Amino acid sequence: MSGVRAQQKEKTRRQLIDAALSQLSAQRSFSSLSLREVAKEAGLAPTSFYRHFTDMDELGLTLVDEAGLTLRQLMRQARQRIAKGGSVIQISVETFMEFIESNGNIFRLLLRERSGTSAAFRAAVSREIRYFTLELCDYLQQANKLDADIAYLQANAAVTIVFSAGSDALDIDEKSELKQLATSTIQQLRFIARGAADLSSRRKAGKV
Amino acid sequence: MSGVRAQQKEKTRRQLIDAALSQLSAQRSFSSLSLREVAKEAGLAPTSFYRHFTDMDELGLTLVDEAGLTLRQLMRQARQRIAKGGSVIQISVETFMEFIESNGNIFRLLLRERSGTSAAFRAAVSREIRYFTLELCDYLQQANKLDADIAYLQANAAVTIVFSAGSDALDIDEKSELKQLATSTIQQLRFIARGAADLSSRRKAGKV
DNA sequence: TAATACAGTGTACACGTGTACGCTTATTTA
DNA sequence: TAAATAAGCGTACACGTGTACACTGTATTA
Repeated sequence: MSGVRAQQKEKTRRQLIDAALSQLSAQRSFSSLSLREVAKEAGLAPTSFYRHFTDMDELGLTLVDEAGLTLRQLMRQARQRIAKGGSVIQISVETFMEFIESNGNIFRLLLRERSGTSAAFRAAVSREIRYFTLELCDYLQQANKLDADIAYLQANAAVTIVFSAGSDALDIDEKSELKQLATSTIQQLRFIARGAADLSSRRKAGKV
Repeated sequence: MSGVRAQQKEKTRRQLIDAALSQLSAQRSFSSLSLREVAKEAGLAPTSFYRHFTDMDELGLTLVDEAGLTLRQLMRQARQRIAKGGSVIQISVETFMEFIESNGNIFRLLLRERSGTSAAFRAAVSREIRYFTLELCDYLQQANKLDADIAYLQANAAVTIVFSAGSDALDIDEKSELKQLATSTIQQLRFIARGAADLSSRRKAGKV
């Protein structure tokens, strides 16, 4: 019952996943990857692929799950930093930018499949982003004492802005430009925060 | 010099462009289109394609240009409506949503190629979006008397939010959900506008 | 009118694709 | 220990791809 076999199987499954991830790049999208290429990179015969996934799509959805996991790690990391003090918005953006820098291909995967041709992929990505947004929403709600609906609008807008900035960051290598992008993003997030706080206070004053 | 020949050539060129556009859908991205498919749809032999474009990429870039044109038409349409009075933000969002409804595939093209694998495509799309943003920036600057930098931040954030909403709209058919999406988007744009106006007034009061 | 340019055709090729099928080999089960 | 199970392999096939090449027929030019 030790499961030498199951263990080996899990290992080659990982090899397939890693092979796929390693082939992703600015020039290579998941949908352009072929089953044969991935199998080859993993050191497997093409037909062995089927022992682990029925489809490239199934592999792809697994990758999206991985990406969601990484995204949640990011959240945790940001929260740790925030707990140590400092501007919430600034630290969040900095953390996100670092994430992009070291996980560019995973982030690209999310960006691309979000508007891709597979409904299943789109749903999976939007689910991951929704989790991400909801966590932020919770945070805003209790940290800033906002109503649920306002907090959600702010969280949703903030995530949109940050993801868009991340997307732009992928096409920049100049350090100073990245710095500039971060600064602009921070300012935009402040706009949103201000607007949300403003609506909240007007609502509490009974004007809305 | 009438150019019967040149005229005919232009016509089949258009047929190729239209053929490509007509094959785009939620399930079909430009990059998944083959030269042969497009030629066939246009009623041409595969090899005749080369008389008009060196590449599928060249066709694709032409499509992006078309999309940019459509986008600018949208702008003009929105401005006309705004001139007739009403909430600027609301009218803009409504106009944009109508655009999505009748130009879904063109909008999808922009969304997809923005994060696609071709640097040329990404550059072309980001150029079109930049034009769009700059027009809005000009408008905000003179309508709201904002400084150039603040106006640009607002325009950029607004375009990001609206495009993201458009992307979400593509996966919704329920009428009431679309309405809800539009309402949320409008509120988010108001957040941004408020934040920008706020920074502007604080700056003018000499506090920043 | 004769020569030229050129849009469009059809054939042909090499290549990469997904996957069906039967086999081997080592672990697991009985 | 014998039988069953299952991961991984190799072969083979049909299919769609981009594009090279030689061609035809007609508008344009000289």
